[in-house]
This record gives sequence, structure tokens and C-alpha cells, in this order.
Amino acid sequence: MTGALNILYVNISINSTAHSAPADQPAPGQSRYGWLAASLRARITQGEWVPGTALPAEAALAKEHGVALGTLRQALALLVAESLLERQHGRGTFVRAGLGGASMLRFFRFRQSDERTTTPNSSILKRHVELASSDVTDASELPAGASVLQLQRLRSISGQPCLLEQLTLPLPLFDALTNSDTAAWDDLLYPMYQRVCNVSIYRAEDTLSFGLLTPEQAALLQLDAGHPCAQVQRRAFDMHGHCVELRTTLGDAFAFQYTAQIR
Amino acid sequence: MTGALNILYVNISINSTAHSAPADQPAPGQSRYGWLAASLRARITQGEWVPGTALPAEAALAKEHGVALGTLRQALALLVAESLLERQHGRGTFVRAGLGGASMLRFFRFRQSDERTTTPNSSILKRHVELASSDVTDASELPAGASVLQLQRLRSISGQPCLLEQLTLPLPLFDALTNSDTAAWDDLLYPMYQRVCNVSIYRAEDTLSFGLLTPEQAALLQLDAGHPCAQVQRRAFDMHGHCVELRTTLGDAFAFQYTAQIR
DNA sequence: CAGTGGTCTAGACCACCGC
DNA sequence: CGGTGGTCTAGACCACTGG
Repeated sequence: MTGALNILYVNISINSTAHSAPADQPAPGQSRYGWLAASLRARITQGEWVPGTALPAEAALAKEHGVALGTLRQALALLVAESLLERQHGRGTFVRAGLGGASMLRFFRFRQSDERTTTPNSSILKRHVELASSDVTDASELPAGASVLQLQRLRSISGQPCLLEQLTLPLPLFDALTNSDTAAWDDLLYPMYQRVCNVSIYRAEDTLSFGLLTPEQAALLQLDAGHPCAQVQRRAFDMHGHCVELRTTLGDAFAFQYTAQIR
Repeated sequence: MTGALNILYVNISINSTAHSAPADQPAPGQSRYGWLAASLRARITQGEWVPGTALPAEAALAKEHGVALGTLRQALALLVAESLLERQHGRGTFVRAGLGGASMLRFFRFRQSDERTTTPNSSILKRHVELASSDVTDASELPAGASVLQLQRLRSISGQPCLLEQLTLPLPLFDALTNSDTAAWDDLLYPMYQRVCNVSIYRAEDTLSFGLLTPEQAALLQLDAGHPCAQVQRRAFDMHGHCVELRTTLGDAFAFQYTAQIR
């Protein structure tokens, strides 16, 4: 099941120490709970507990690792902080299913008379397979020569185009999307990635900038050529910390609004 | 010393429960460490420990409140999370001095041949006192009829204008700035607020959007009228959670770049 | 060296959930 | 009701800082 992924990332996995299997004992200078967290992280990313399922109870895990309850709880707190786990009082500790919808709408305010919980409709305009450009391999850490699926996607609210997206998905991880009927695709991609390709998105990095629409882009968004646009460049990562989606989203700059907290 | 502040915020303080003095016992359903944190927060915001100084040691605080060490540590962790305290292994637990420089440059990439640690020069173009508009009172929760100090400020990097700012500061809190020589002001405002007005900024909320420069704005920034600009609307808060600065910053939209983390 | 925060233990009891 | 995570205790020892 993870075979395709291993083929893709074999080089990275060898060189990476972030998620390698931990030793039997904490390294000198490493805290016991830090080592425990790494140990549990490895078991989770290796699929011992499937996303959505519950881990054994605190007491059981603590006993299994020969550690006090408080120490185990510190380890779990780390994994919760990196959004790999989710704890629910009285129910259990669950492996997170991944981001449901990390909607691009968080960056825009499009006029909607009533609700703002609506999901824009989605239509795929283009789809083709190509070799990854150097931009793509730089941003995603894909190996040179990797092939990727390129998508162009238009999102609309009640018939009005609002967001134009260019997506890059690594193959063979997303092979299942290269031939299926795009008209039947979901409006939300991340749940579909999970269902169809067994890929969960756990974290994303959105870089915001500003530009002007090309005539082609403008026509699709029903705006004038050269109209100002906000650009969101997203890198989305899976449970292993690998980049599994690159996305560039364009929208009317005057509909853009985002609030950041500074501490 | 906090008299001016009390005059300004008397209505808010009366209505607010967020930072009121806690009872002698945790309310039913409230955790002991939550209550302890509230108690310590009150003592900090009331000035019992001045920013930059150290709190008593864990053991002393725990004994004083008749609580176990672990419980006290949970309370301190809450205050660290809201950036009111800072802990340093082997040294102590300190009241934070506030944000040093929450630089607007975080949102922009201006071309600089060498370093990017440089602070732009700052010059005050306008300064006057006026009654707060409804926009201002809405955003800052100042009482209607409050008077405020309005500033216009231009920031430049090696002689090249890059950011145009409009600041609104509540009076009488910032009285010390109404007549002092603006040419002698610091390039960084927050350390100056602290030194001159005894106001520390602990948190800020920046709302990003795009617009077009008016002819006047464009002239100051040495750009064309109608040039696209990125706009950062900031609300900055002090230790008590009161908004003590409103700021609107304009800069060339093509220099705008910001990265947000999504989990 | 003495004093600080960081880690860890082995318990106890409480609050919440679902059956 | 039994099982889960959340709170709390009263210690012990370790790691870092500064004089």
C-alpha cells in the first residue's frame, strides 16, 4: 500500500533522520518523552494505527514502554502539537484523519448573500502528465525526472468563477486520478485524495503574493486582462512530512483578505 | 503610573471578566491550575512583577499557593503560551518585555543588495490630535468621544521610500508623544512606546488586503497614482488585552510576500 | 557551588463518554 | 457502569546558569 510512496521517496527516506526508527534507548541528552514520541510517531507513520482509529489507552501504552503515566502524556502532547494525534476526553487518543478542508476561501471574501459555509463548485479544465520542471522538484523535493500530474481547476460560487488553480501532483502516488472521470470528482480535493489515492494532507504552507492576470487567466475568471490578482502558492505535506501537492491559486486581489496573529 | 490607562478603559474594565481578580478558590468546574494562572496573570498585569524581572522560583510560588509543583508548572505553561511569561532553564521565569519589533517587513520583500536585518529609516510626516472616528472606536473599543493622536509616517530603506503608515494612538496614554521632537524618534516604535509612554505591546492582529494608491499616497511612495498596494491593518494590544495602537501600512503590492502555516 | 527550571515517578481522584 | 483522558500530589533526580 505504501509501495508507490517508497519508490518515490527512497532517496529522501535514506537521508532523512527526522522520521527514522528510533533506537531502543533515548540518545544521551535526549529526553525520555522525546524519544517516546519519536517511537510512537514511527509506529503511526508506518501504519500500525490507521488514521481515524484510537491508540491503546494511556495506561496500556505507559506499561508497554515501561514509563510513568506523566511521561507518556508528555510524549502524546508533542504528537498532538504536531497535529498527528487528537485527544478526546472520555473517548480516547486518535490518529488524525488529516486536514478536511484547508479551504482557499480562508484568504478571500466573496460576496454571498446568505451563508459562508458553502463550498464552491469545482470543474477541471485541463489534465495532463508531464516531467516535473526544476521549479517543481525544488519546491517538492521530488527526484529529478519524476513525472507529475498537472491540473487546471476553476472554482465557482453560484455560477460565478472566483478561483483559478494550477495543481501539481506526484506520480505514481496519484495514478488513480490520471484517467478517472473528472466530472465526477468532489469539490473538496483532500477528502478525495484520501479516499481514492490513500493520501492524507496533514500540514500546508501557503505563500501569499500579488500579481496581474494574464489574458487567458482573466478570461476564465471573467475579469479584465491585467486585473490585479492575489496568488496563493501552497505546498501540502502528508503524514511523513513529504510534499505531495503543489498548488497555485489565483483570485481577484480586491476580494483578498487574511488576518495573521502576531505574538 | 497606570492612572491614565484606568481613565481610558474604566468602562471596559468594569464590564470585562477576562482579567478581573480571581476568587480565593477555583470556581466549581474550573481547574486549579487555570485558577492559579488567572491569579498570577492578575498579579502580573497589576504590576507586582515588572516586565523583564523574574518571578519567585517554582518551589516558592507553589508553597505560597499551597499547590504541588506540577500544578504550578501547568499554570505557568498557560501564561507562557499567551506570551506573558518566558522561562529560561537554570535562570528563572521572567515577565516578558513585550514585542521588540513586530516588523512590517515580515510582509514585504524589498530589494536589498546585502543584509535583510536592516531597519528602515522612519520620518513623521504629519501629527495631530483629533476625536476618534467611529471606525476607530469600533476597532479599538475606545469610548465614544475619546481623543487620539494621528500620525503619518514614511519608512525608507537607503533613501528609497517603501512603506507609508497611518497610526492612531489613544490619549492620554500617549500624551508624551504629542509635543516631543519627531525628528528624534526611534525607527522602531514599540521600544519607544515602552521607554517614553510605559506601554508594552504583547500581541498584534494584522489584516492583509489589496488596494490602489491614491495620488497623494503614490507621490509619497514614489509610485504612480493607482499603483496596486498591499495594505496591512494592525491592531496592537497591551498586557491587559486592550488595543493601544491602530495602524494601516501601505506598500508596493509587487513587493508583498507572506507565508502562512496551515495545520 | 547554590539556585533555577526540566524530567520522571507512582500513585490518587475526578470528569467525561458510551453502553 | 467501566473505560477513557484530565487533574493533582509529593516526592526524586538531572541539566543548566551564574557567581
